[in-house]
Amino acid sequence: MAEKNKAESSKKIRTRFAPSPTGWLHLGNARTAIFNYLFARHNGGDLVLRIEDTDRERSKKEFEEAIIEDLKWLGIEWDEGPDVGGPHGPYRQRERFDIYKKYVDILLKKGYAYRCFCTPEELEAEREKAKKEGRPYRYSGKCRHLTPEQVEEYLKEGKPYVVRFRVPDGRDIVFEDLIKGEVKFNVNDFGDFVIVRSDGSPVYNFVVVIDDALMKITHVIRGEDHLSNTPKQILIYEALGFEVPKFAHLPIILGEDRSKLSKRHGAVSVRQYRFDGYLPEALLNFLSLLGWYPKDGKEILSKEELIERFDIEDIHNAPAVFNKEKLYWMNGVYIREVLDLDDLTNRVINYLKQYKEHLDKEDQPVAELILQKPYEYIKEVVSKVRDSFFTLKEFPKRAKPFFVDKVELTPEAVKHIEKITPEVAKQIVELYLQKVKDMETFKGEDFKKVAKQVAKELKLKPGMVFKTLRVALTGETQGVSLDLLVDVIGKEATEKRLESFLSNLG
RNA sequence: GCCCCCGUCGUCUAGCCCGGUCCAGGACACCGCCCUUUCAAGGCGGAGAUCGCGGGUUCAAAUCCCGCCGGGGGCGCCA
Repeated sequence: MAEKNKAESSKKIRTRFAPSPTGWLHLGNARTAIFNYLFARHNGGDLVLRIEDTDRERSKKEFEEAIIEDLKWLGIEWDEGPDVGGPHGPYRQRERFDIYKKYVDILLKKGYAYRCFCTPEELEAEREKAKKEGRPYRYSGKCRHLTPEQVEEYLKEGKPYVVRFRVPDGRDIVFEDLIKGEVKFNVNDFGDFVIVRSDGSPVYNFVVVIDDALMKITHVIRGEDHLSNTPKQILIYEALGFEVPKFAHLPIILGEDRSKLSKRHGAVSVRQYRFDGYLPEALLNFLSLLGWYPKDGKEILSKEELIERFDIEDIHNAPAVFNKEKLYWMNGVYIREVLDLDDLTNRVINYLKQYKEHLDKEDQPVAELILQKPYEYIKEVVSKVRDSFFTLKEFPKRAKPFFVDKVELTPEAVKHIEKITPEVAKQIVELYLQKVKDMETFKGEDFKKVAKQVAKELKLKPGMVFKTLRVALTGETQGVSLDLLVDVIGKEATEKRLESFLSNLG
């Protein structure tokens, strides 16, 4: 026994993430992938990526590629998979059909499975009947006891059939879930289930076992929606003499209305968050904290820190509501505190290049102008405004005055001018312009000084002067500190903007 | 309907296994004040959870036991 324990504990930990390529990577699946990754890395184990494309109808190659790209973008690395290969491949289920067939034959031969010739209509009738009688539906087992001769005959007739697993009667299946604790099912709750469809393709519940066993997966970490599949799978493991892995079922992610997070709740794909200007580090960090919490309570964690702290035992077992507000905040933390300036600048530039079409309409021309500027200039602007944007997508909005010389007034700005009257606005701006022109140099630190002088000479409130200058310089009534702005755009551009404001005033 | 899982501030959660230090701690959001040329950021402070409910056990329960209620997931020739 002691020896066995030793052997077990020294066995390399292997986890897997097995998405089906039927859509973009969903946030819930991304989190599952993250937990598999963190668990494997924390324990010095391997992560396997496997594509579950047995659903011919819905699986698409382009989704497989998109999922792989999004996983990489998030920073998840796997040791074996369809793109990198490995000793237990192939890693696409459609390429493994021969393997599955072999195991179906074994089950058939040993009597753990049998051919079922019931038609969909017959099954439908069974289902209806069960419903009417108010009992849960289970396959009747009609074809369980077909004689070999009958089977032979049906086969000869070319009658279509499925293969069903012969579920033993009345047994309790008990297993220790790493998150849920002891979970018990009785096999009577489900009937003989299908493992091969009538078109010859194997079904998920079956192939997942074959693959996990052959790929030497030691820990199956997946969504809680798979919990009730587990007993069926354990039956197959046992029938085939495979070692049963450890299971960990993650609580699902809920939308704001406390139902399973789905398209109805808005953006639910990793890709969508990329489009919206989220940083992979922030998304990874945030998703990790959905249902798991580090012992030291530190929330802003790099990938390395997550790996170091991750412990599957600490996963909270209640479902978690996806709180986009907090993700948004966290993305802001990464933008203003975590990333270094060059890194951030490059991300802004790349985002603008790659996802221009996802910007708001009015920001697109701004993005063009930004991209025309030299790197150093953009970097300087980023350093000035990084405190005020939360997603890369918002950068053009915040940085617009640094790039757009042609100032257009917003409705609020127009309102402000009307309120103080155009005459007063003209007075302020003219005097300010005059003073700037008289100066040899005009730097950010001078901005305030001059504005105060203008206020004093005109006997106006400083606030009014500042606001008016803001309107003249940016067309807006709020935004970056003006001293930072003029410092970056320089004396000449400042004068030009003031002049054009005046000429527009008429 | 049946099976399974879950239930601490609006949300994410700490604490629960090993009852007392918890009239329950942190984070987001919210409110107020400060900083300030505005917005934001930042600093400080505040409000917000009778620990789903009801019974036990105990000197003592968020923590242990039972029942109930509520929420969610699964019951396919989808994964």
